[in-house]
Amino acid sequence: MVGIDDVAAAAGVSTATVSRALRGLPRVSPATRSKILATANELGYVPSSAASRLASGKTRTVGVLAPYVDRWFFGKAIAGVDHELHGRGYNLSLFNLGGRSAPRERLFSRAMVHKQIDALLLLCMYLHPEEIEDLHAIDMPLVVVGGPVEGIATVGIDDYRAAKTITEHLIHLGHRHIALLHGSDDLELNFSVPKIRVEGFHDAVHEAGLELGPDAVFFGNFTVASGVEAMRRFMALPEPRPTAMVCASDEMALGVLFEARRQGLRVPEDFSVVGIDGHEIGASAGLTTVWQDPTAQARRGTRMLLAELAGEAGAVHSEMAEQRLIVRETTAAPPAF
Amino acid sequence: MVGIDDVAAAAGVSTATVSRALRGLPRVSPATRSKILATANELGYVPSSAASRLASGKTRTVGVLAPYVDRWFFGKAIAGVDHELHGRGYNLSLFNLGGRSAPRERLFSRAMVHKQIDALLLLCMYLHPEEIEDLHAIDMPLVVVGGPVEGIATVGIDDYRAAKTITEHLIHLGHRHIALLHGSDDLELNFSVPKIRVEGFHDAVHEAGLELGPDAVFFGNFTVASGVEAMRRFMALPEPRPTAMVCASDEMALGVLFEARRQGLRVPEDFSVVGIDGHEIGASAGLTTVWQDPTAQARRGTRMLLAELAGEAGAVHSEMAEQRLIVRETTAAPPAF
DNA sequence: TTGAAAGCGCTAACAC
DNA sequence: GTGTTAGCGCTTTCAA
Repeated sequence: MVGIDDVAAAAGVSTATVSRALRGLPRVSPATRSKILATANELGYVPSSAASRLASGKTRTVGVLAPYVDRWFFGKAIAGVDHELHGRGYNLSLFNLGGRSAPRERLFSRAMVHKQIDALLLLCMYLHPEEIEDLHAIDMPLVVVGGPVEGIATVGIDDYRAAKTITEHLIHLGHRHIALLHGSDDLELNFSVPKIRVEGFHDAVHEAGLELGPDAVFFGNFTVASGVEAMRRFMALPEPRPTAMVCASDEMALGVLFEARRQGLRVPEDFSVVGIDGHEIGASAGLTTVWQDPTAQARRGTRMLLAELAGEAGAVHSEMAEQRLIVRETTAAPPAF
Repeated sequence: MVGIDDVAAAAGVSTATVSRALRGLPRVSPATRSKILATANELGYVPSSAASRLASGKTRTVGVLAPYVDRWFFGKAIAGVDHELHGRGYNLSLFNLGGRSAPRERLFSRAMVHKQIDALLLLCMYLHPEEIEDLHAIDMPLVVVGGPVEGIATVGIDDYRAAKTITEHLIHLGHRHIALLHGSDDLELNFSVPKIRVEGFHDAVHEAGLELGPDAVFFGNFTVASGVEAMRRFMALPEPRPTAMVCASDEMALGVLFEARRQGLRVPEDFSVVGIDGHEIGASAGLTTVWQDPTAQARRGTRMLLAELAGEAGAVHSEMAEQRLIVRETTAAPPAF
């Protein structure tokens, strides 16, 4: 295995010079630099990351903690992180918490995360109070993407406004009796996001002077299947039923849409459905939604982390992400309107 | 920062003994071991991975190369790798190739992959001939999940049989004029998978003594949107049109399904659609498909890698994964039947 | 069963 | 602009 001193010897310089030259540091003459580059290339030299980590104390790796990797928001976000990292020579170390909060270890203080990464990007998830404590204790740049965590810099949309916007869209269309399908609190995927979205929904309804029957609230777990399930329960309701449903995610909305049509409801003529997210499949299915871009959010968060690592103190800070109402084909005025 | 010799000093033993004790190696008396464990814990000792990597030459990290991370198959697979890795103390280093083949560097020989990982898991993707060469050159356990790569151990379904099975299902229902939507070859996502699936389709059609008009073949890029697009082109065909369509992925099939219904076709009464994959959204939409489990495939591949690293020579080998026809609600006999 | 000591292959002062 | 040198914090012979 060719090491740095092989290169040094071959180029007739010292290892220190090789190190500087290869890392693009100043204080190397152009001539020596190009010579070193050439011989390094010729010898097929690849620096040992282990050695440079040990010597420099930097890992050039950022950790990504996610509750799921095979769900829309998280997949999109991870793609964004990766995009920013690679190309700048940083590595991405992925830690999947597996969603369920109970059996997971206290990762933040464990060897896995600790000492293996220079910075940490957390994807929106439920956190135990003691985990949040651990989080505050780790001494490295840290940002969360997707939802607010107490006292930690966050990049994400305004969930309250998203829910309110989409609900108001329905109200403007003339709906007076609107159902809600939200992510259950006891499901550990999220934390405050579901709750905040529910508040936006409630406020929109109340500000319009409408009432919300307790039979109009359904629970799901953000999956399509849970949307289907919720719609089955909805159809079991005695008439007159709500004429529209607000879903806390596009995936659930899709399930609702499928099941509604399966049961013979015409959407949007008989029944309107909306989601939140901007899922591609929702787009193709014609789902009205509030769009957001998890990839862009993750890229923003990653760039903050990198800037902080580059010495730019205060680079990491909370920032609101873009969102947009997209009206498509699953919303219309209610039937009797 | 507490290091190994702090622990050694506190426990009254040598660093060598601490090292052995903490890694569970033999030749440490139970008494010393438990004492060391206790003091290490007490001191909050966390070994420096950089140092142990350098000293041992092992990174305890496996690399995952994927063309996309935000697509169904890949997200599921990455989740599977993660599941096997963490808990055994291994890390997962993710490399996203970004799908497009042209502008990507020759990663395999680059510093990123090289010397940073102990083993490599490749997710089904298109590879340039020279990349395959690089692959053969790297000296570490290697497995690909999702599709055959020349001369490399692979875990995945029999794509030929999947396509043939799903096509025969349609033929048995009475369809005589079947369209195909397959992943384009010039789209760099895949490599042989699209082609193999096409062959299975063709063979099923020909063995049934049916013909395949050239107007019956559509191209997509595995996305839902491309399914929608293909269906628009299909509807522009003069009648009589094919009575069913085989799609090379569930996502495309979903797009086809949405657009078919949008255009007023009744599915399955007027038109049948099938996919391949077992996507959850397809399940909720009632899509007939050939199911596969990317997570299980990735777990299998990861376990092989780990076994090989544990010294079990020959642990890495090609293996066929499970698949199953799932008939749901998008297939029926053709209209005039 | 345990300890001493020599690296692993770089980086970072500091001197020249 | 370049070289010398002392670590970085472990693992791993080899002795004891």
